[in-house]
Amino acid sequence: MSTEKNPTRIRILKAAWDLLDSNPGVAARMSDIAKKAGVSRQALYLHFPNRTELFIATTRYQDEKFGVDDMLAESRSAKTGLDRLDAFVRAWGGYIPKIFAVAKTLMVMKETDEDAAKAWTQRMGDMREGCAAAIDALDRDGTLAKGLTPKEATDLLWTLLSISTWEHLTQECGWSQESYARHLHHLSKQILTTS
Amino acid sequence: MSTEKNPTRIRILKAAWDLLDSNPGVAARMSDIAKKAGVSRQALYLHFPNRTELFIATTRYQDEKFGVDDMLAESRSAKTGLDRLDAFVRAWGGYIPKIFAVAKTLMVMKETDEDAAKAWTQRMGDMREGCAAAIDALDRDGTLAKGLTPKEATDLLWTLLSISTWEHLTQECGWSQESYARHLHHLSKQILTTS
DNA sequence: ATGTTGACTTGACACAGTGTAAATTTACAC
DNA sequence: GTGTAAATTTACACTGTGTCAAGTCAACAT
Repeated sequence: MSTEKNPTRIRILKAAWDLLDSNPGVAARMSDIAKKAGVSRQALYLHFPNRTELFIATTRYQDEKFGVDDMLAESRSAKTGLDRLDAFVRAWGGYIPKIFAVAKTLMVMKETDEDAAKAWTQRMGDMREGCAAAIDALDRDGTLAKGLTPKEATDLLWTLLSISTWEHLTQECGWSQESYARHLHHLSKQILTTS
Repeated sequence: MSTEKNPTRIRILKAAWDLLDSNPGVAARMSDIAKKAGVSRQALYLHFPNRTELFIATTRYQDEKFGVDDMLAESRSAKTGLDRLDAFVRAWGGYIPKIFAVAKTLMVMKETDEDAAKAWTQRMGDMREGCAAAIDALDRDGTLAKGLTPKEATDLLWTLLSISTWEHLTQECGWSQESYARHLHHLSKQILTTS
């Protein structure tokens, strides 16, 4: 599960991470990454089969470094559906800015690359499970908004918490992360719960 | 303003439109478009300076064919803020599916292409004005939701009506257009108005 | 000391796809 | 017929990915 301690491989991953972070969405070239990692371009192909897989590995490396699993585990421990929704929105909403640049790269690549699409779909599928679990908890408590089926509510939450939505609000509209978090907290309650 | 009646140019635009529609987001190659238009690849460069400009011209061609302006004019004639919001949400929400494939192409290209980014920003800026106008009308009526400044409300409406949101709900979640329209109508009222 | 192994480098090349350029053809107007 | 505009053909430069073969170099075992 955890990344082996292969120093060169990790230098490459860090270089990719850095480059993507400094220029979100504009997929860096293999030669750029190689230069940044202080290694020949060809060395990249000793560690990763191709460019796409390198970027996919970079997202996995991030998840590992940041400890997504632990982060999301917290929201699972919440008692009531309402608490669980709050915790999940806070956790995921706070995670997006950390991974945005690299995730965005994959998001753009998925349109033209089969493997990138698969990795992306899987990643978003995982996130969706968190949404579904929160909605189920609300449903069990009887605090799910009246006009919505659980599936619809999950879809709405999933959309609300999508990386695109975060990007739109913070990058296009200029909202601060704090402002984004506050509004999403309020919106998710308003839209998805009865209270 | 209107496209000159240059038959070859129009054949090319139609070919691009067709190809993009049949494979959204995956930008067709110049040679594909040329073949579809029944013209040599080089002929494309007689009519458009480059690939990006060809796609930009295609979106303009669509707007012209569909008559966006007329469509949006309708929502401007609404009396109350509430009517105006409804009309705008219905009009734009119904327009997205028509232009989705081509718009998506530009949306993907904007990440790596300066000109595409400019065209996209302008297009979204126009749409934002419609949002702002509806919110202003609500504000004047005193029916704007209490916790929101007009700027925040405009940002939220803009995000709610974004092409990404439409894509997420209809393409990823599998919602029908009708379902999308119904929910967005409801959501926009719930989030942005007092009633 | 010698040989082996693994990781990395160097340099070359095939392949796609965009964009440019020049020479040539086609068709139509007068 | 001549001129002109639009399109074609052919060729090429350029960028970036991915492959390949040969060579270097250090660590390590014997």
